Amino acid sequence: MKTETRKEEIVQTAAKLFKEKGYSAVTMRDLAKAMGIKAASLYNHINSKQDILKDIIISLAEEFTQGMQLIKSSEATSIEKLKKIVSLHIHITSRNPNGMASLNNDWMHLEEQKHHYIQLRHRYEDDFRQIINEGIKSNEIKKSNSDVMLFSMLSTLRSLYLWIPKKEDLNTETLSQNLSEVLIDGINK
Amino acid sequence: MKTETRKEEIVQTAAKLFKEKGYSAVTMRDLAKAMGIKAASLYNHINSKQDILKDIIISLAEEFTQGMQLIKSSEATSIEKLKKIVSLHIHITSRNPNGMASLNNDWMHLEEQKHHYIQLRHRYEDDFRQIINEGIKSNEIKKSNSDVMLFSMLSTLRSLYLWIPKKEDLNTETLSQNLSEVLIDGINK
DNA sequence: TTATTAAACTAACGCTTGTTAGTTTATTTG
DNA sequence: CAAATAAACTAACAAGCGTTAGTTTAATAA
Repeated sequence: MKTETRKEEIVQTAAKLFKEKGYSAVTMRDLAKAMGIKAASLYNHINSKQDILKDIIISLAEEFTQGMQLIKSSEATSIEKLKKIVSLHIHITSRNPNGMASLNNDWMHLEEQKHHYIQLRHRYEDDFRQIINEGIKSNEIKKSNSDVMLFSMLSTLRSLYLWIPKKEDLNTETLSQNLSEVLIDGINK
Repeated sequence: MKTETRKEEIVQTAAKLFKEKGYSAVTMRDLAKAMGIKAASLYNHINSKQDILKDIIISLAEEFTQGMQLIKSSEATSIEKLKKIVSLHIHITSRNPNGMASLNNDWMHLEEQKHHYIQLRHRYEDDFRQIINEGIKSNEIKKSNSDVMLFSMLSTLRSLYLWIPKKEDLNTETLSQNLSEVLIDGINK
């Protein structure tokens, strides 16, 4: 029986290298060296370089989709839903920041799954936007440009993969509260 | 006498391709095809692929450095300085969004200039942080986590290159006001 | 007209890429 | 012990990479 853990080691190591230099700049020989083996040996565990990227990205994309479904269908005010989105990003990212780098920066190198990924991302953004618009309708959120709000929140949440690993001893609950406060209430006194 | 404009066409075309696929995934043959010539012909105008990347990134990095110096030395409140930083990012990015993609995503593929770039970026972040901290001291800005504030603002500003080209008919002054409002006052009513 | 020059071309180079085939080694299972 | 299996290895491949050398073409300057 194949030990699935060796493959996962390879995928995790690949994610780390992809974060540092991007998918295209990482060679199978780089990856092999990082694993302490020869490049050809990698193929006892994985099908192709492409397949590694797919493994990294698609599972994360589906985690976000699933999380968003739960938030959408929850009984909560719009502001509470936004806080849950912040928390979702922080929890997924802190578990796998390297993979999040690929999700953000290397999705265009997907092949068969690229269309699927783009679809999931668009649906996610649409759900996010709708929550903001509902908040505007219900007078919870300012009636200014909702596209700017969506853009600003998403940009920040998508950059978490760069920031979370630098603050190792940071409690994710505290971060979630701090970040929600800044994103929702601003910085002005 | 060499016409400098042909080289600039190549650099601009390269920036566009680098934005779409990243520096490493763009070959000189891709770039040549986009210019309607053969790969070897590119070398009548440029020294190397590396050199194109350097041209794109370093000039932009120095624009930011220069802009930050002006803001630092200006007579303005901390909040006003932050608004000027927002405006700086929007103006530089709207002039050259493709180049900003390389600045954000391909800087690690610089060679001799990588250290210089990293230095400029650190100084920029330090100046940014100091403006926030001064605002906290002078009671203009909330006394919550200033690292979170810096991270959130910078993440949003660094993502502008993805967003500005999608909103072509957008007035940069209006955008600057809207974005400053969201970043500084939040979205909460 | 002749000389100069900008900007394209063809052909090729040495190197690196992802990947395959076939083999060896060491551990686990019947 | 024998058989099976996981996981490494060596060697090699065809294709693609950035880049160079030398040449041709067409427009401009003397």
